[in-house]
Amino acid sequence: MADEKKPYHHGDLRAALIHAALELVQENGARGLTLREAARRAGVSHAAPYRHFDGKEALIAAVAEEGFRLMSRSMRDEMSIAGSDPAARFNASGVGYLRFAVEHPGHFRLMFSSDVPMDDKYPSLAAAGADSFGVLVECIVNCQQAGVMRAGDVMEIALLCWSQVHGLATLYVEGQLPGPIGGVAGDYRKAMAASQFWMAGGLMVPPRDK
Amino acid sequence: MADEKKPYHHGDLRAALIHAALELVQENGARGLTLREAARRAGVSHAAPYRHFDGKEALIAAVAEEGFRLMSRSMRDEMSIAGSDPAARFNASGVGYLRFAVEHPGHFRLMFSSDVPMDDKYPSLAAAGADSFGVLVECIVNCQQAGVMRAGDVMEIALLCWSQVHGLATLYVEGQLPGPIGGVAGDYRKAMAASQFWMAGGLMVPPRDK
DNA sequence: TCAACAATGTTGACATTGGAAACAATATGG
DNA sequence: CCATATTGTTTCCAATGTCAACATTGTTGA
Repeated sequence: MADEKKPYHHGDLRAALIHAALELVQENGARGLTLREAARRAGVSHAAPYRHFDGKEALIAAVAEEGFRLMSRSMRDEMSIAGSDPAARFNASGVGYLRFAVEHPGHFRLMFSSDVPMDDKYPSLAAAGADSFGVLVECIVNCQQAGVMRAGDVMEIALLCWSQVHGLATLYVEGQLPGPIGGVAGDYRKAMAASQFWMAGGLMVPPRDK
Repeated sequence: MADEKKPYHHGDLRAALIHAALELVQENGARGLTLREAARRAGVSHAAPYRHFDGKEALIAAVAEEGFRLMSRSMRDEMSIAGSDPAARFNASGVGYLRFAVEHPGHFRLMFSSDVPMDDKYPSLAAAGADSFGVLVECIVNCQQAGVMRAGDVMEIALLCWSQVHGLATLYVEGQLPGPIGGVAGDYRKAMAASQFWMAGGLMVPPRDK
């Protein structure tokens, strides 16, 4: 029963549009995101968004950028909790990634939905993405310097780790946890631990030294 | 200088539409795929596609399904070349995955663009996807039975391997080979070898037994 | 053979969308 | 208190997905 008046000016339309965009993505996937529907939900006319975003692409870019910032924060938060041990922090960055995906599925789905423009047209988006990737790189470098991770090209290792965790996160968000995975994946911390255990130990059985 | 007549019936419009769809995806990404433009390129009117597909979603599903079949074939081809050694075949499946991505970037991009409907509405698409995944699962089971891969939940291992290779493949297709990765990634067989080496050996340095 | 009939294409319409232009209401600073 | 920039609104347009009605062609059985 608050004010039912509609002031001509919205107040914070930009944030409202991002919020609406996220709702739409969660409801109907990336395809469900529509400028006009977002405007409708924000209670403004269909052309109002153009005062805050250059177009649909720009709105998507803004949402994705916010997503990357949240993700970086989530990763760093878990790392803080983990303390100062490099290996523990490395693991925690993965946990943060998964936690972000679970807690912000709308962001996550949009961020990696081929609609997000990774042009040079959105440098702040690119920067936010690079920062997220940088958190992982930082963890890896620290592990290598501490001697707990084998040497090797940092970018290559980072890519493989990212893929690893991203695969898990996608499973969570899409909710397709096939059979046996569902069990361990019920708790993403456990899943991350299993994944890390696997990464740590290696997949193949070492050839038996005669 | 062949026949320039336009027979009322196209001959194989279905295939022509899929071909056009792939062109559009390669040119302008998944967003560039338009039913009307595909029809235009196939030389038919804008509503003709509806005689072969229930709608845009169905066309996308058909392209994706074809993609999964090609991917499965590519994986199995490499496995055949690799011979009968389980570990070699496991590695070859990854090479086949990468080769498919490199040789069919349009298919690859569409297959994993959030536009492909993974509903129950397209059972043959789901089956094709499951078959691709099954090739990997088969490789893993064989490795485990041969004792060259550690025991563990097959689906979980398969997911992690898939993520691994998929991350590499995405890099190839998107062409964003950042810095040092570009070197090794120029040849996807080498990249795959590096990845497998990493998977085999494990990432972390084992704790030194005092 | 040839007249139904099924397959395949075409035309024309409609609602929705992204976008641009012109106009209206509000805030804000001199 | 008024000039001006912000922010929204209305109105328009082209492109798209989709549907219904109609046209053309291939096929098939009496």
